[in-house]
Amino acid sequence: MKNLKMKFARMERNLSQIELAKKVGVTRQTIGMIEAGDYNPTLKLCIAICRELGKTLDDLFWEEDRNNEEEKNVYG
Amino acid sequence: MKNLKMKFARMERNLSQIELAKKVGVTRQTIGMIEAGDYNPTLKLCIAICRELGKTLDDLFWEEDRNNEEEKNVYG
DNA sequence: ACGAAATGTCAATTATATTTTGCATTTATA
DNA sequence: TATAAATGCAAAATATAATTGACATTTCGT
Repeated sequence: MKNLKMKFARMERNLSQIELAKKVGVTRQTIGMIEAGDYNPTLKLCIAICRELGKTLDDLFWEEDRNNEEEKNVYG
Repeated sequence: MKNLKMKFARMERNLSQIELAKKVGVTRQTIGMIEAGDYNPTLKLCIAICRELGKTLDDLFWEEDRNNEEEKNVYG
């Protein structure tokens, strides 16, 4: 599902996908795909994004209730 | 650096690396390397481990103070 | 001390995250 | 309305997470 929490945190800081991507050392496509969901970033990229946006992992990447999830994969 | 928080959380649940690996759908080597540090798991694997151990991402994978970190990489 | 289970580690392979390039679409602003 | 910036999307290539198999070492109960 879409990661709106990350998208909103980025917009709060007035950063474009391109700017955030540059700050954390990836391409804008990677940022776009994470916000669009259906993507599985690495832990260290998640941490880099959190630190850039002033949030924690739980703030941006943790979902308390997984019953309504839309996607399933090997780790789901 | 070593992820002792994850190791202790696993031991609290009386799970071997082999048992935890089977529960989250990876091999024991993957679990071992995450606990040993110098490794960069995917977000969904981290989430699967958290749910199996009754912890959150911040509990197991977030470090408040990054000044004393030992390792550096592209995302550091 | 002994044996079994658990863990550490390494090389080679496979699966997949991320990049690169390119173009289409949307959004904001003059 | 027009123009540029921002975003969505997709195929092919590259980087790296994860597997597999094998053996060494540690840990722990008997």
